[in-house]
Formats: sequence, structure tokens, C-alpha cells
Amino acid sequence: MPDARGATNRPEPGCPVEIALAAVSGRWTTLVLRELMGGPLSFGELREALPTLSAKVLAERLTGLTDRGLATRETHPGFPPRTSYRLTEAGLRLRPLLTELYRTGAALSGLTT
Amino acid sequence: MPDARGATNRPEPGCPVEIALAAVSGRWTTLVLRELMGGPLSFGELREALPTLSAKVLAERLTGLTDRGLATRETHPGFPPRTSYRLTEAGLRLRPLLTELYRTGAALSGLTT
DNA sequence: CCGCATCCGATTGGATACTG
DNA sequence: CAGTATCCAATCGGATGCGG
Repeated sequence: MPDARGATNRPEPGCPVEIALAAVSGRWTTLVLRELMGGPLSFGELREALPTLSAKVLAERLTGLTDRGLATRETHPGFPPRTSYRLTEAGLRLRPLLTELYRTGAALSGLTT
Repeated sequence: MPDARGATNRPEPGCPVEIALAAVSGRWTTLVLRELMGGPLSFGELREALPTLSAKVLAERLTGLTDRGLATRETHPGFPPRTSYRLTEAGLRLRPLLTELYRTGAALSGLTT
């Protein structure tokens, strides 16, 4: 959607806007991405960083990210089990979008208050 | 979220990222925004531009936009009734975000920009 | 420690029909 | 023309408990 002339007249899954939106949508998703932007983290480290996020939803977000190819899961053998999650090249490409989300949201809240 | 150090550890509504995400989330929302980016349109003109969007959901999106101060509703008297929707200054500020969504989504899907 | 299974309440999107 | 009122199926987020 480089200009105002859009390509589709309905929400097709292949639309780039839909793809990007799917990558950052869902409660907690942007926060999980923010944590992983700093480097690989284990499941437990993510739970520490986001204490009020339930294990189920965290697992859902992580599988969602890995299914989209935005993150990779690396299981380390031994006990206790350690699994680290790392953003892929594709996942790291979301950083400009996240900053743009922050910038736009800040501008909007500056106008409405 | 200018860098990796975020300010919150849970999805607070006041977070700029949440505010921006709320503005563009929801099925059809980005398409309605795209149509309005070209200038004011009436309810019926929006229905023409997005034929498979039901009246209920369109009305929901439009009230959502107006409630957030992103668009204004102008009812013209007479018959037949005409109501035009126009993006506000705040609404127009979403344009860079929409282009960034497109750019990021295109990059993720393997296309080049 | 990791993360899936299950259950549940709340929200969403869509179809249809109706009013000013 | 511009919505609102119902109804309904599907999805979502959260809590809890179990298994690898």
C-alpha cells in the first residue's frame, strides 16, 4: 500500500499489511517480541520478564512466532530442560515496525490528551 | 519503545504501542482507513469500495474510528440522508504506520521493496 | 523446567431483518 | 441512504492441572 491506491477490496491473507499485522497482533505479542529483540531468552526468562503472562499464552505466542518463521526454538539437552528462543532474520525485521507503532501511538496520545 | 528497553511488563492500555495497535487492529480496519486516506467518503461509498464488508461491521469500524478521534462524522440534512466520514489530523497520522505495515509484510513474504 | 490438555467466560465477525 | 437489533459460530485469553 505505498500510496492510497490499494490492491485488494477485502482482507486477503496474502496482503502484506495482513501479514505484518498478524505478526504483531494478539495480546502480549509485542512485549514478547520486545524481550526477544535483546537476544535469545529461555521460556522461564520470558516468564520472569513478563510475570503476569500465563504459561499457556506464552507458549501460544512462541509457537505462533516459530510457525511464522520469526523465531527459532533451540532445546538444550540435560536436566533441567532449557529451551531458548531466538528471533530469526525475519523476526528482527519487525523492529522498525515496532518503533513505528510506538512513535505513532505516542503522537496519538499527545493529541488526545 | 525507542530501543529494546521497554517501559511496561504487561499490556497496559496507555502504552503507545497498544494505542497504535488498537487503531489499526480488527478485520477490515486497515482497508477502511486506506479508503478514507483519499478523502471523505459516505457510508454507501465505503460499501461500494468494500462490497463484501457487512453494514454492521462497517458501522462498528466507523464508530470505533470516531470514538478514538481518528475520524469525524458529518451528517448532511435532506433526503436521501448523506453522511460523510473524514479522517482527522490524528487519523492522517496513521499513514506512515500503514506504509510501514505494508513494507514489513512485503519483506516477510519474500518480496522486495 | 517446559509446555500441552482441558475447561470456561468474553469478545469477535458475519448473516439477516428491521427502522428513521 | 444510513444505520440498529438479534442471533450465532468461531476465536481468544486466562486459570488450572498433568506429563515429558
